[in-house]
Amino acid sequence: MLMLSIGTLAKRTGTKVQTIRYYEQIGLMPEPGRSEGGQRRYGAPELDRLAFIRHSRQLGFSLETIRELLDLSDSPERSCAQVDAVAQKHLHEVEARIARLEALRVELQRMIGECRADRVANCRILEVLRDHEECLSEHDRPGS
Amino acid sequence: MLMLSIGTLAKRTGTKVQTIRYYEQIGLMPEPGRSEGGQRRYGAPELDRLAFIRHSRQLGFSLETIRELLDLSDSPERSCAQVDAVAQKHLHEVEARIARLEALRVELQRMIGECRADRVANCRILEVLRDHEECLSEHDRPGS
DNA sequence: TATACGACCTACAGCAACTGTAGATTCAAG
DNA sequence: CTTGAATCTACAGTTGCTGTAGGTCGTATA
Repeated sequence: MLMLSIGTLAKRTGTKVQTIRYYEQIGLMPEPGRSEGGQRRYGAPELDRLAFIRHSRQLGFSLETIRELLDLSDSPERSCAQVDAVAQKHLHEVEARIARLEALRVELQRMIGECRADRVANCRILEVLRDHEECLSEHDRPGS
Repeated sequence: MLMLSIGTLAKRTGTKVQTIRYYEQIGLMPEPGRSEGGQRRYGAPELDRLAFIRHSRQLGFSLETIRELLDLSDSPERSCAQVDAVAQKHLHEVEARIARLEALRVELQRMIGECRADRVANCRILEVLRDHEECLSEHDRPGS
């Protein structure tokens, strides 16, 4: 049966070694078996689990949400409505983030487009930044 | 002349009190004068500076970038090309973020749209998360 | 078989940009 | 003068890692 060192597991999943240890520390990955000398040794289930985690991260799910998803996938008899709800919620968050960033983009473009000055003293960009009233839209924090 | 307590300044700028102290700690806001009893007292220049900072934050600039911008705005004779470049760079970053999130949104929608199962055991969403090959697009980390 | 060197180990600090807490002091209104 | 809200300092916690220091292990080669 296959037994991987942490470095090999890292390479296979595109993860950093420290990140794997971090996932173990927060209980997202199980404590693996060890070699004689005390080094971590992983099998296929751990490989799958880590792949799941990494892929979910790439899709923007938080570690907490991934924990939920992993729990859900451990009870195959359950309705998948909950999984659906989690994914839907995340989609809505992504859409909200896009909307905020779009508003931001528009504001930045306007600000930049207006500046025809050459000296800092007359720079429209700095004026806009100084004075919120110059903004057409109310923007809240981008929140990433 | 106007003299504001930290709480009043906070209210005027939509900032939390602790955030103002934090900005002082990292040198983004100057050390203000103090009352007899040692409480911070702010005048108009500090109000302006904080408003600039907050507004820039709302537009998504990092504190480091805001520091730059504040330095630039202190030398009014200088060319505003640098200010322009900073803003342009930020705009490009925002655009890149939007693009990444858009790709994410598409992938999430596809994943959700495909799931017609009722049991977790057959849930397409979980299958997609398990297997990267199911993804149409290569996505890198959303990076917010 | 000895040894070198990369991979691994633990433990902890640091990043961004705040936010929250505890316990003590000060300010302002009544 | 009292009371209660606001302020003070100092520090811990958030998210999701990443990097470092100082030591140990594993294995390929001579």
